Parts: sequence; structure tokens; C-alpha cells
Amino acid sequence: MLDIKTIREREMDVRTALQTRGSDFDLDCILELDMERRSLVGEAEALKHERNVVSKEIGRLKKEGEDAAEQRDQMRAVGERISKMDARIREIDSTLQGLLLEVPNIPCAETPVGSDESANRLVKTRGEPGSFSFTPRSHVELGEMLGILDFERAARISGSGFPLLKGHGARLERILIQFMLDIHTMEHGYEEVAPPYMCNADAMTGTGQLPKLAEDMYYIKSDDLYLIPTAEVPVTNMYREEIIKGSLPIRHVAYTPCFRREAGAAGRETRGMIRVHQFDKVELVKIVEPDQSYAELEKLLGDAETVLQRLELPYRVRELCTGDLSFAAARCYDIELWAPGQNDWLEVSSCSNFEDFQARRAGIRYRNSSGKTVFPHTLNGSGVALARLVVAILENYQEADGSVVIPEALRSLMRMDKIQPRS
RNA sequence: GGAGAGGUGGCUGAGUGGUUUAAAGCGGCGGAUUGCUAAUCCGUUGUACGUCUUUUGGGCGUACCGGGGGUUCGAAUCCCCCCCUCUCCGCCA
Repeated sequence: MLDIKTIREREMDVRTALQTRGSDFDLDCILELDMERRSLVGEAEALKHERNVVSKEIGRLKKEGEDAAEQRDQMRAVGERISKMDARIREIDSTLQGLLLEVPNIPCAETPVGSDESANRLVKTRGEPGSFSFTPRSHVELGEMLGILDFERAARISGSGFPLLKGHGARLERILIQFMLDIHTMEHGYEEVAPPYMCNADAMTGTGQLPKLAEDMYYIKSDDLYLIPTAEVPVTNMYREEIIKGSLPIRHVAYTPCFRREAGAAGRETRGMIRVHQFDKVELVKIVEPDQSYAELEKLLGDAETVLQRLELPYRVRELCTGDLSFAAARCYDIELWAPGQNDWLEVSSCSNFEDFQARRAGIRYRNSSGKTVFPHTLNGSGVALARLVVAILENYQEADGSVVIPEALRSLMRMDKIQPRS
């Protein structure tokens, strides 16, 4: 959420930001309501002041046994005016709040300007896509040959778009979770968190999933809870409506399943594990001092990259342009793994700096060195998403007979070197 | 799910309609005293919005005692709804 003062005082900057994002949001409505609100608030508060003074006077008169009927009648009239004005102010507040929650964040100055994906900036490419003496298979085919993926049975249980891993596939997924958690906790200084997988509407609003993305989430009506689309939601909201004690930065890593309805995605990448309604993810979340946030974003990106380097997987990093940036982000890097079976790059991480956008929505504050309570900056990024990581491992490490070599870094944890096709 | 007890500032904890502008204590910060520490004494203390003055900043006002409504000239206090915590019972991996 943007500060109403920012919108008021830097109107042109905000308008430009909305334009580069391709948003047609109408700021005029907000500005007009804000002006009406401030004038009403001033008027109502003057009346309240009068009422407070006279009420005290009434108390004094009654104590001295004098008559205060006249003052009381006057204040009754004043009270009626006040409650009418307060009702209008409440109405404006609620409309204004609703509108403010729909204004996207302002991209940072370095974010490349562009209307869509084609304007994203290639930051780096690491690792060599392997060359194959055979036509590389898709993970769907490999999964079947190895007996580790079973989409047919998953559909029987839950419908299309759900993963079912078996045997060495299930084991690989579990080992990867541990592998990544260990790197981030023991080498990168993150504290591990195991959060709830369901969140209330306030939490979803705090990080920016609500109100815009309601249709993308699973909602449990009987309990008014949402299944989390990412651990970002519960972990960031640990500090909602709180003035954080102790020093920043806070760094958390959390493994959770993620649930996404992927509404409107039917027909796209429906086969396999690339776009599913449920996937596992190891997520990194940081809460930092504002002047550190961009340095912390680079470190966050590096922390996620470490995982892919250890696994010796080819990847690239792209910086999203203004038009491709997610609602709450000011700057964002996507990490994409090469998947030879798809002949395409797969997004496995988005590392974003939200500046104070989420902190303001969620009411997360801290005391800076001069003792003032201010909004910290929040960041997060996957470190990394599992379903697609498994896809990339299977497809990059496959051999001609359909067997898959276990990446060196995982062999001791997996207690095997290679997954063999079922005979 | 049932019954009961609670929710007041950073913390403990008073306060059942107007001397409360939320007592007191602890903690924090600043100062005094002091070989050092401790103790003692004095001062100070939160958040948001509005407004004025804008030199850091400050002045004035309003609201905030779990959240939201209501009664009243006036609500931490009375009424209604909701949320959360604790204890006991039930159920349960």
C-alpha cells in the first residue's frame, strides 16, 4: 500500500509509475476523497473539542448544584452533527482504504521500463545447457519410466493438476527440502520457520494477495481461511501489527506446500509438474532497514542461486520490467532453470524487494537507531520452488536409457547415485 | 464442542459515569550525586490522524484501555455483537 501522503504530494510520480506498469487505476477518485475527508475531519474535531470542553463544564455545574440544561441541549445538537459527520468520514475511510489497497507499488528507479515480458532484462546466464546424443525426454515420460511420478492416480484422487510422487521421486523431493533448508540455515544465516498453511484474510491482505488475487486462492468457507499460495504470507505476517523489538535484519526460511488455483490457466502446461495446484517450496523472507534493502535483495538472489550452483544446473536470471512486475514488488529478479525436455526455461524463484509496501499494509514497524517507529522493507524469494526443480533435475541429468543420475551434492543424502528405470 | 475466568501503556497492576489529562510500581531515556559499581534523588516516557509553525524540531487539536456498534451533555467504566488467551471437561493424531 502506498502512503496517502505520497499520493497527495508526489502525484505525478505515482501517475507515471501506474502508467509504466500498464495500470489504468484512477487516482482522481482517491485524491478527491482524501480532500473531502481532511476537511470533514478538521470540522468534526473542532466540534469534538467544543463538546469535551462544555461536557466538563456540565460536570462542574452539576457538582455545584447549578442548572446545566441549556448546555446539555446545545451539546446534544452538537453530538448529532458530530455523529453525522463521523458516519460520512467512516464511509469515506472505508472506500478510500479499499481503493488504496488496489494501487500497485511504485517500481524502483532501476527497474527497466516496458509493457511485457519481452522488455525483461537478462542479468546473467550460469552453467552450460548439456548436449545430448539423444532426444531428451520430458519429465513426464521419465517419471513414468522410473516409476516415480503418477499423474493418473493423482487425478483419480484430486483431479487434474496435482502431483503424486512415489519411491525415489518422493525421496528426492524430501531430500531436496532438507538440502536447501540446511544451506540457508547453516550457511546463509536464516532462521527456520514452520508456519501455518492456512491464513486469514488480514494476513492475505497484508502481503498483497487480497483483494486482487482472491480468485487464485483456495478458500475454506466454513472457517474463513485461505490455503497459502506461498510461505511469504504466513512468514511475513508473523510480524503484522507489531513494532518489532530487537535488531534488523530478520531472515527466515520456511518450507511449506503452496496451493494455487491457477484460475484461467487451463490448457497451459497442463501436463506434468510445471504448473500444478499444489507444490512444495522453500521460501526466504527478510525484514530489513530501508537503506539496506537493495543490498539485501542482491544477497537474497545469491542465496537462491547457491542452491542451483550446488546442484550444477544451468540457469539464468532476468530482471522483470515495470509491466511484468507483480503487484506488490518494487524490483524483482526471476531465476529460471533450463529444462531440456521442455526446451524452455522454468521459473523457480522470484526474488523481490517490496520496500515498505507490505510493511505499511501489514502494520509491521520497528524502531530505528534514533528511536523513531518506521516501516521496514520486506523482501522474499524462493530458495527454490520444488516441483520445477525436480523437473529440471530429471531432465538435465537423464541418460539415453531413461535413468537419471543424482546430482553429486545430493548423493550422500539420497544414499544413491542414480535412479534406474523399472524393468 | 461444553463450562468458567480473563484481555488496561514496553511490563506488572489500580480504576464500576465527570478532580483520570489512565494512579502506582518496574523498565527505558536524560540529568544530579558519586574513586568504580550499586544505591539514592530529580525530570521524562506510546501510536495514528488533522492542523499550524517549519532549522533539528516543536505547538495545538482529535482519537486510541482486545475489535466493532450503541446509550449519554460526557464511557476504560453501562448495553449488544465478535475475536483472542487461560483453566477444567469432552473428542482426538
